[in-house]
Amino acid sequence: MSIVRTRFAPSPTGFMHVGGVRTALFAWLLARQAGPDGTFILRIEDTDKVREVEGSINQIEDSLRWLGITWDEGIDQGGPHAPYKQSERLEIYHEWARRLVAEGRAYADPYTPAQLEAFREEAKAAKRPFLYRDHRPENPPEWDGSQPLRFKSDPKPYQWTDAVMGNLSTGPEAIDDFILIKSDGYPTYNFCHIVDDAIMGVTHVLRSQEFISSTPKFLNLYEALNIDRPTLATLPYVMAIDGKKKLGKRDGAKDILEYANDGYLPEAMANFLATLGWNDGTEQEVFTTSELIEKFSLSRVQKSPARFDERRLLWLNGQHIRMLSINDLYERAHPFWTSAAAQGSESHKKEVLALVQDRLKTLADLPVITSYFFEDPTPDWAMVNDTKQFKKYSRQDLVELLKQAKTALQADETFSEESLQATLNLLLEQTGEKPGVLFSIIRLGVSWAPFSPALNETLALIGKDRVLRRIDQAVAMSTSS
RNA sequence: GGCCUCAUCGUCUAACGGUUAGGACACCAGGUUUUCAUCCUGGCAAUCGGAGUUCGAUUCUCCGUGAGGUCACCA
Repeated sequence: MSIVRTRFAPSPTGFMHVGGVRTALFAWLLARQAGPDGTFILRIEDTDKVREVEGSINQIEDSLRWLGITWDEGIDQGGPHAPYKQSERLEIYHEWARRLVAEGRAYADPYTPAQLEAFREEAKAAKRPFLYRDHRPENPPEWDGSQPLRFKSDPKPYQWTDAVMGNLSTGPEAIDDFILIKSDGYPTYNFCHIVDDAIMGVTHVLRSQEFISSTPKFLNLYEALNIDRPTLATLPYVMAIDGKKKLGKRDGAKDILEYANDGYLPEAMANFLATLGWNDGTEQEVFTTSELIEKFSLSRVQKSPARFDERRLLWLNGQHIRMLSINDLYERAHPFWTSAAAQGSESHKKEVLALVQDRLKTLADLPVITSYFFEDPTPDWAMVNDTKQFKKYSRQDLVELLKQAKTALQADETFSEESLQATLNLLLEQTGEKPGVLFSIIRLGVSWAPFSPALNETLALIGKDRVLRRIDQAVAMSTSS
């Protein structure tokens, strides 16, 4: 297998949202797929000091770690091409820039911002695209670092192959003299990412759609620098579910770590993001992360943008929760228990988890679906009023049923799942009620939860003493609300 | 405005030029002798429009239309 070196190169301008994370995921999958021949690099592109947001780097790292995206070279552990933070590599960019100047392929920009603005206005008024090279100075001043350094481009048509988009082409009008080094001494993305990718031996560059129109400029620069270009792969946007725009922070995109707090599993998120714009050609929908690594391929990535549908994510999360072992589920459930539940014993918590695992869609559902196993709920007869099975029943009828149930349950000596099943069935015959009514009132009277596992299992786990006590409480409270 | 890209159910998507256009989410209806956000069964629902090539276009070509991107001392 050939060497694969991919990188994720975010700008520390805030939290990570799903679009950015997906780009990282695809690049990571590609590297991991190559096994020992694959390397994934985390590089920080902090060349815009104005937009930089304090703490972003930590947040980016936390987000990647949460998803299980590990990097082999990067800002914290270093690597053969350290440093991996662009603000610490300025000397390198200047060296490469000086080389271009010496070769006559870069020059100082003599115009003031106001002059540039005038050129732009002029182009706009004439309904023409703005091209700086239309104003390329005849005799540019010597570059002393106080002025922006521009690339002297060589405009011509290009045709190239993108691993996702296929054959792409543009005319010479797509090429312009862009800025290599800003007047503050920092390089632009357009310049430094190319230098770094070359130095770091990056073989596949994955990035999202907005860069497709600047690709010809990059191709022109690769030629000027005389470096081989890597495989280019353009990923389609992730769009907001209701919008026509790409998902961005301004459009309400959520911090990826919010999903962790909301009880989503990282492997479900990885599954969701991977299948947002990629599929393996079969009808498989649920993938483990190792299956993703094995099956991912750029050639099956979609060309058109996909919408971020949280309902599908929710469904996938439920699927992945069910795939967890009880021990694994137990480990991940820690932050989500109610305080009463947190004090319960490990074995009891695991019994509860075993009972509710199939019904969990997120770990954040844990409190509402399990609290009554750990502490007595407060009876809330309003819930009874809202249950449609009870439409034709008076409060008194229902209280009577609860009393009969208590008598029957009291007589159940073993109180196991099996014996309770028998007890409940017998009670059904004795009362002549429909299961929908009898079991619902018992269930509510004991749990006061909107939903719960099978009744016999639930009662057995709560235990006889507590079940009887709760029925008494339910009856006692029946007149007060 | 120039240039570039994209276009199958509401959503994510499948379909060597030949299929009743398949699957999944969501939704709806039944079922699982309790609720249910689990599970099972079933249902609803799509090839943007027009030409052309072909015996035959979702698929290839062209022209429209629509959507998005880009034209920064942002990435």
